[in-house]
Amino acid sequence: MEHIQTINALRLLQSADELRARLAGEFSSIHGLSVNEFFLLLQLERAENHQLSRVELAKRMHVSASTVTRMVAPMEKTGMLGREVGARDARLAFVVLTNAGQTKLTEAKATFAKRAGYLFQDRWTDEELDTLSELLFRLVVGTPANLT
Amino acid sequence: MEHIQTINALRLLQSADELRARLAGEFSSIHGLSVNEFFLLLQLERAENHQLSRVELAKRMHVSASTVTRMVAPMEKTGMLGREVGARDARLAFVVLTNAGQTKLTEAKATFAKRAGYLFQDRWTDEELDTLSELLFRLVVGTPANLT
DNA sequence: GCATAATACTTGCATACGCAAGTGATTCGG
DNA sequence: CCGAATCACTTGCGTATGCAAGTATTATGC
Repeated sequence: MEHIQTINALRLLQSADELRARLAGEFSSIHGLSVNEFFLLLQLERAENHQLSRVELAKRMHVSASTVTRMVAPMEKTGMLGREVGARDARLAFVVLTNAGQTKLTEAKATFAKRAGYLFQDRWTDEELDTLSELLFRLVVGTPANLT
Repeated sequence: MEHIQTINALRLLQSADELRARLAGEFSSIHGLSVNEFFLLLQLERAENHQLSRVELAKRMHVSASTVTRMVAPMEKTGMLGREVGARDARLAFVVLTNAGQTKLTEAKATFAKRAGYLFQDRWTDEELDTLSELLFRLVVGTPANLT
């Protein structure tokens, strides 16, 4: 593994794996959410009118459309999400973030921020964090999934 | 999402997701491997004597022990992996990288390097790649999973 | 030394996911 | 307009995975 690009890709995947594993445990025990459910809520919060079609959600989350269908169903039952059929196109079944969902998301975001703080705490200066932010930005900019 | 640490954590997770999704398709179609199987082979290549116990593999890959058991079984059948019972402790069943497994891994590493090249190509200078490498290194250094 | 605890691994069961096929709605070509 | 193609979504089925329980082996406390 001599190529710097290969090394960077490995480090990227491994550090994300590590972070995701820690988040999974915290979200599950504290909020009863999976990491993917958290990201689904985040995408809706960022979206116009707090709603997105299922296929658009699938693209942004890098999962299949059927996974979105199955993720949304229980979250509708618990009141975090609503359903809105498209006015102009009856094929579209928008997923809508409810007030309850927004509340849940806000709580989960606090947990996320705390964990992110632990991750970078005492190992990076503010300037280095800015540099990292800029370098990572180029990896996500332009993708529809980008949340930042 | 105002905190720089939160933003960086999100970008880290999202860019890794994107990369992993692309790798999954390529590994599957070109080599018949999953991304996790690739990482399993990589861990063994890095390990002393090209072998690791199942629990050690599980820790390094952020999966459960049962997942390792079930991942290894078919890879033993296709000859990529071997099994070596511990001499001093009969509970230990080491997973060993075979020559066939090493060959497969070398092929997959070429695909990985190519994909990593696309990821960073034309968007980073050599100096920036070094900077990113150093910053990401701090996220993986000290973890038993670190492959770099 | 021997009972108990801890460890390494495996297996049963439930859940999450992707792919392919199916259904209903919209768009397109003539 | 009307049939065919396309699109959004859902559902059936197979695979992957984690958790908890079970088995075999080693370590520990007394």
